[in-house]
Amino acid sequence: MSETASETASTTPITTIANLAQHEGQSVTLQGWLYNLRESGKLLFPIFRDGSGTIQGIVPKAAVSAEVFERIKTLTQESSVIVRGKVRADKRAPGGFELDVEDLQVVHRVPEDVAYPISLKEHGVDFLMEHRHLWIRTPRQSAILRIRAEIMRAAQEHFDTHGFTRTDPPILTPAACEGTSTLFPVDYFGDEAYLTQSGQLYIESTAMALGKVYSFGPTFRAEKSKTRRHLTEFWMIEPEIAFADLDDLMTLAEEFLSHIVQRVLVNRSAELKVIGRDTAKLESIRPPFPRVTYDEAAKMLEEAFKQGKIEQKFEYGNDFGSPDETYISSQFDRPVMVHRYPANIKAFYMEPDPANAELALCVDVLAPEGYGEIIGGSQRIASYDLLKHRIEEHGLPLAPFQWYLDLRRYGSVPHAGFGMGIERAVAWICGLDHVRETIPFARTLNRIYP
RNA sequence: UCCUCAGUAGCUCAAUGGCAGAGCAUUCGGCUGUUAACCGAAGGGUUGUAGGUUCGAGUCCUACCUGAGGAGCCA
Repeated sequence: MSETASETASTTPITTIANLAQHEGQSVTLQGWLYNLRESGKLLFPIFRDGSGTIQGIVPKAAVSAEVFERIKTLTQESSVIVRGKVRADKRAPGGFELDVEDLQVVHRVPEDVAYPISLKEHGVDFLMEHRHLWIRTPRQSAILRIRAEIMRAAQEHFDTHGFTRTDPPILTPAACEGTSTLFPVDYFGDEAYLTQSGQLYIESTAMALGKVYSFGPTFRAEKSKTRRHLTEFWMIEPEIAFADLDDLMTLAEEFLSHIVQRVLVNRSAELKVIGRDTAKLESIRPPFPRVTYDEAAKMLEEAFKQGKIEQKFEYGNDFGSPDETYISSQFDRPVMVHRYPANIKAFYMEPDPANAELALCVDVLAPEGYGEIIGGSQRIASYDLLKHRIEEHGLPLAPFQWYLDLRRYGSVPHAGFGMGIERAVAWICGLDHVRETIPFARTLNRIYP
């Protein structure tokens, strides 16, 4: 390379908007898109985004060639560009820096007749979901997706550093895991198969092989739920531990959730700021979490109803409804662990409480601020005879569960595990009012496009 | 499955049963510090669909379609 050519290259390193602070006073090259363009006479203010952030450029007419000025002046929203400019600290800039534009190449110019549909003004939910593939370009949606990634990373990190081995169960399964949820059927070479609704039964077997395991992947529920808390396809992370009881599980859950929240606070503070999250409410998420029994929670609800704080009377023995969960969680500043529900409203595989066989050794973790259940878990039945009895009691066929029963036939041990729905955790940590914004492409009852 | 609400310009929304409008977006013009910039102008409509009531329906009635969020169920 000749000296003059290399000089140009070395003085304009390609960098990202997030790293501009390291290049103050320097000319740099950015690769990105035009987020917005304002102009004031012979001054242009193009705002660029590159996935790492946004920065406002400034282009006085006298500073660049007439050709470049015209090129920028006629730029359209979301056109892709390569821009060279000098980084300058400026108190007026939201990010602290501005870019004195020196040159700009258009990679692809969005034509006027197909103008970018998502303007910077307000839009409705339906329109935005119809354009989800473009909506994710906005600062707010990008920030949420980065926090989601951090939550997933921190969740795996917690298990990886505590002796767990990731073992992912199959997504195609021959039969219902729990016999409760509605499953998506799939044609499996002429046989009927289903998309998994939980990998739990499978990781109980990998836990018997590897001791402490977790799975992390998508799960599917064909229920016709139309609420802000439901997706038909969602991601779940599930630990399962051999030689563990319900107390071990609750300790794991509070340490796990606290680790995730603290990681997000440290590593994604900029994104939390972008979405306007009140971080004070996250700072307090540290062990120990309050633990209340189902009975205690039921008494809280009874009292709340008497005082007119909830509309619906709670019937002892039923599962908590959404308003009940909201009320219970509103009484605490961190997630609350409700344990020992009546066995007959819970899944067939849950171990009965030795102190009261009517109760199951299970726990639901209810997130604060009305976000409801984000974790559900239990100690699993260790006895072969009891498990077989429960399968029959629930009217389930024995044949598909032979392998599951084998785990109690060959060296059965007390074991426990839980599942956390990633999207609900993201919605809570981000303070969102709907889970559809927590995943790149939400699958809901009425939407499978884009 | 049930309950409630909504559907008018590309988008967000107005319009007492009486001429279908505004802001944004797009195009054109103006402005040297704008922060969803601002100012001026232009183009842009089978008011979700099908019926009905009425002199007259975006508006009232019936059915349907689509979407939303709540119940149930769940993470």
